[in-house]
Amino acid sequence: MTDPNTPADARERLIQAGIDIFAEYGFTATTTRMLADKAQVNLSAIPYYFRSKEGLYNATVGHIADVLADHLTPFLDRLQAETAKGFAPETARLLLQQGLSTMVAVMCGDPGTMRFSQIILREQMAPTAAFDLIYPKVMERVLSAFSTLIATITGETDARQCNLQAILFMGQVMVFRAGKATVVRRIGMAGYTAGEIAEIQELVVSRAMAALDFMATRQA
Amino acid sequence: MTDPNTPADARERLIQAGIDIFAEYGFTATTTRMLADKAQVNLSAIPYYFRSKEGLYNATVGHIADVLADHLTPFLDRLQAETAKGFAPETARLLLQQGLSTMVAVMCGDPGTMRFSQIILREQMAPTAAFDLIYPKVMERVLSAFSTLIATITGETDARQCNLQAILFMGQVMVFRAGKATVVRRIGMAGYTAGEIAEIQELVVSRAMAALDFMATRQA
DNA sequence: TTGACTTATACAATCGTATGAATTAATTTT
DNA sequence: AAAATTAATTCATACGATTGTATAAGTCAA
Repeated sequence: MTDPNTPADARERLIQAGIDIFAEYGFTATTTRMLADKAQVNLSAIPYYFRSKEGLYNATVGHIADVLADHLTPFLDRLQAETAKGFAPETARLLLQQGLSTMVAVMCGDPGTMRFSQIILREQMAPTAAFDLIYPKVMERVLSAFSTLIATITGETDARQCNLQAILFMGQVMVFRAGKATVVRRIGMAGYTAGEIAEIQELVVSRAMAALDFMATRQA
Repeated sequence: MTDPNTPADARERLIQAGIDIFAEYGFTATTTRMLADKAQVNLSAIPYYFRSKEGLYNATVGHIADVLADHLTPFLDRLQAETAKGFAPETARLLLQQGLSTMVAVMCGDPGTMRFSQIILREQMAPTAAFDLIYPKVMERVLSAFSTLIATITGETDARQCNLQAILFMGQVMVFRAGKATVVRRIGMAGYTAGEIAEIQELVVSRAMAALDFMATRQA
């Protein structure tokens, strides 16, 4: 253990390696030897701790789900507290803006959490058994929160419409992660510096507000 | 050749198989034996016609780029014709609506072209050498066209802003392809029936118009 | 009979995982 | 507290299966 950043025991180190390697190469292209090398752990530690490569993958996705769920909790708690006392549309607007900005930062800004979203995106496109680990803990709760906020802000009573709008919001953020290669090439970005992230956040939030205004006027 | 739909010679059949198999499993998880079986072709036809598995993959992506570029041509020609005679914002609006609807149909509606977008999405997330085959022929031209339309409609003079909005449009469409698993589960869709596609098209177009109005008023 | 193509077979490399010995840590017994 | 014993973990090695691709014989039309 020359690197003090790596956790102490083999099990944790393998999951950390899983986050890095699975994110970069995907499940199939990742070999058990890559994982063992990255974790500085013997090859047999994988079947020993996780039964199989697939077991390690599921543990990795499960870990990501837990970490993201923890990050989500303060936001969801605040939302629930505001909901309890019947909150004003203005408060909901601020919460939604904060939520979208955080999502941009998590998916595109922070190098650590960017690996998370890479793995989640792969699961979205081609779901495996691990999809069920991430969906209820993360996707469902995020979309549900956004949907609630959208309903409060716009007065839209049709839940389907609110859920669809929440998905559109996700798409506007996601495109900057999944389509990074195109974005960087097309816009001429350096590769998501702090300034570029701020620009994306402002863009996403402003268009979200425009969409909400549209929904509100259509509702009225 | 029991199936009359499959093309005559081995080369074409392998590319058709490549579209199906690479889309479903990705490059690494696809084996040469899967491809040969699907194409009903001997295994050695792959190195014979394409030098290697990677050669077949590149030929497959190249083929997709060509087909999509052909589909794109009428739209782009019409756009160029309108641009030449200095077209009205109203015309631009209609063209953009048509473009977005087509994109939804191509990416989510038609089972044939859905494979295309699956492969393109994988290239977006983890670009290989084949990315350069699809970017200039498809991505660049679509985004450029959208950007031009956005500028015409809103009066926005900053090209960067127009390009960013074009990317947001792509994201709103893309989320229904990449996030299909979540969408179906969350909204309770059957899996993109004709009616559901129409609903998505209406949704995407309406929000796009709202975003354009926002840009226009901010410009004024 | 030539050239284009197809076929069956084989090969080295790499894959995930099993095996059992070596080592370390923990627990119990003296 | 020291020694003995058990359990937990690490390690090197190996195995069968699968991978992409090479090879050379075979087939067919021109």
